Amino acid sequence: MFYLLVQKKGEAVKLIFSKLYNEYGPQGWWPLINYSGLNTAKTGAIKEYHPLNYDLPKTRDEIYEIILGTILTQNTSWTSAKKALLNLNSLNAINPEKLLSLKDKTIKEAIRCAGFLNQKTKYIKAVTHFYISLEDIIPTRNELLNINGIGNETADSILLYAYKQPEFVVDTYTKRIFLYNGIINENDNYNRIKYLFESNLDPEFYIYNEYHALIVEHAKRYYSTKPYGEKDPLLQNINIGF
DNA sequence: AACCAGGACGTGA
DNA sequence: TCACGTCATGGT
Repeated sequence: MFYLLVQKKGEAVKLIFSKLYNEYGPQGWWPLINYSGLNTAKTGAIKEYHPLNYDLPKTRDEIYEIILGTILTQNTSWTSAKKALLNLNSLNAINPEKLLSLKDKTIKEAIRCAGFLNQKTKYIKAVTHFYISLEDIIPTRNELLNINGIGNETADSILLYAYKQPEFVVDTYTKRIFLYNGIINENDNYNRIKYLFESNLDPEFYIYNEYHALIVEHAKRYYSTKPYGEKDPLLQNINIGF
C-alpha cells in the first residue's frame, strides 16, 4: 500500500524531469560572469549561462564566485544577486583574498542591491575564511552546514554547482511544484524531499544540476503568482492515479 | 499596496 | 524537532 504510493511518487519524479527537460532543454547552470575559456567577454559583459558545458567552474575564483552567488541569492531574485556580483567584480573582489581585504562598509554597499546586506556580509566573510582554509579540498556537507549563513539549500547548491557533487537542491519552488502536484506533503522536511529525488534519479551531478534549474525555470513561469500552479500547462493532472 | 524573490538564524515551545 | 519573527532591497 505505502510501497505503491512511494513507487508512484518515484515515477512522477522521473516523469517530471523528462517533461521539463523536453520542454526547456539544458539550462546551463550555475551562471558565471566572465567565465574561463570560450570567447572574450569584456569587463561588465555577461555570458552567464552555459548550456551543456558541465566543465565549469574551472578556476579557484570561479568556484568562489558560485559560492558568493549562493549566498547573495538567498531569498532574493537572481537579477539582484547578479548586480551585487557585478559590483564585487568591479572591485576585483571575486577572489577570496581580495574580498577579505575590503572594509565591511565597502562590501555592504556593493551587495546592498541584493538585500540583507548586514548578515550577508557576515556570511560571505565566514564562508570566505573557510574557503581559503580548504586549499582545493572538496568540503563536506556538514562542514558547510557549520558555517554561519549556510543552511541546507545553500550547502547543496555549493556542493552541486561549485563542486559537481550529486547533492539534490531543494528550494521553495521545488516544494511548491511538488506539493501542488500531490507528490510531497506540507510537513515533509528538507531532507525528506531531498531523499525523494536522490532515491529516484541516477546520482549524477549533471542530472541534479539540470533538474533543479528546470524546476526554477518552470516555477518562475507558473508558480510565482497565486494561485500557484493553476495555469501550469505541463504538469497539470500529473498526479492522476495516486 | 501587498506580495514575491533560486533562505538562514535565533528563539521559545 | 518545529513554528515564528527577523533580516533589506528591488520588481511587479
